Amino acid sequence: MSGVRSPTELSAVFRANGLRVTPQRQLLFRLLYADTTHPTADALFTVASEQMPGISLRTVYQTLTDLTSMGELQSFDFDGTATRFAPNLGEHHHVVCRSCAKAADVHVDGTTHLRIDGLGGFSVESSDIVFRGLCSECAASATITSITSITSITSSKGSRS
Amino acid sequence: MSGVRSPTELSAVFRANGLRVTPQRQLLFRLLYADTTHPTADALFTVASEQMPGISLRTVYQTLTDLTSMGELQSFDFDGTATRFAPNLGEHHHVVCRSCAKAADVHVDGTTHLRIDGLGGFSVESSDIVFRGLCSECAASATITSITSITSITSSKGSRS
DNA sequence: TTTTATTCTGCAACGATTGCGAATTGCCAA
DNA sequence: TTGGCAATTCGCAATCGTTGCAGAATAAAA
Repeated sequence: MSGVRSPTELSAVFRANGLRVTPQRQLLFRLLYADTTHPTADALFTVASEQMPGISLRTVYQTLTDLTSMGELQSFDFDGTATRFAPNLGEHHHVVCRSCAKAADVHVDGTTHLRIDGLGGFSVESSDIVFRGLCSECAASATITSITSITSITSSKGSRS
Repeated sequence: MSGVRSPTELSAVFRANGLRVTPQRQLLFRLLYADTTHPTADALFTVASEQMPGISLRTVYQTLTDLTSMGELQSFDFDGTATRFAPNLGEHHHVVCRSCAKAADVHVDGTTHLRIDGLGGFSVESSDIVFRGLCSECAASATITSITSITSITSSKGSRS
């Protein structure tokens, strides 16, 4: 279940970088430690606001940026809307649901055997793979959605005229 | 060299969909036909403005959106800045330069042999692979950049004191 | 405790994109 | 060829995610 480092470790990292450990940052450390959802800054801000009303969205952005530049988080942009933040695990890739936009980590084997055609002197340093499709929850509710297009259902118990 | 369909073909597609063929659209059809750079709406707008001063950025967006929803173009979001548009070729992937942000198409073999670990009931419908690195031009100028960190160069011809 | 550099916050500004309304115009029919 | 009308263009305002800035608040060293 390796995610982001523990709040204590992150505090140490911040101090080691000459940054201060504030209540706002500690809260975010805790929230990130418990999070596996690749949250946006705003999603994190919403949760943080419940435990610390008045915390600024600006501070959330700032802290996420700091963590990212220290290598503790990675930022992703799956769909051109909001940036997602997640623990900086090693080589891994993502699945993103086209319905609910939730993301999850996946491990992919075989990337080293990919044959890339058409690089003209381009030197590849890294690769990001995003698999798109439907998560199991959305696949389930998709069925329900199609059922809602039925306009009327006659009960087997009702009298039929 | 298969790119987007020819201006004539695109005009036919538009009419077939009940859309009109305007001078603005014809211009964009021509520009896209000659383009291999995965341009942004704004980049296309700049070029279009040279040939048709007064064309609106709004119209460029509109036409790109139309072409995309008709399946003639695909839109990509590599870096969270501006959306890129390119001919809707089949299964292909991209290389993106981390220095100049230019993108190019690549063909990748072996994707069907990828082993994906950690899908919990997620059904994969498609995959996008983005290879990041340095294009050959930027790799070349990167060398020059490091040379500029030299503070002074003494000419072999100059007198030394 | 005092001090001070860092951080927080709120707000304004930014770039990309879209909604909208008024003026313009492609295109079909007569 | 000429209306006539729906589609299109244009410009502007508004939106969203994100960042710059400045003044108030504060962590932490002395």
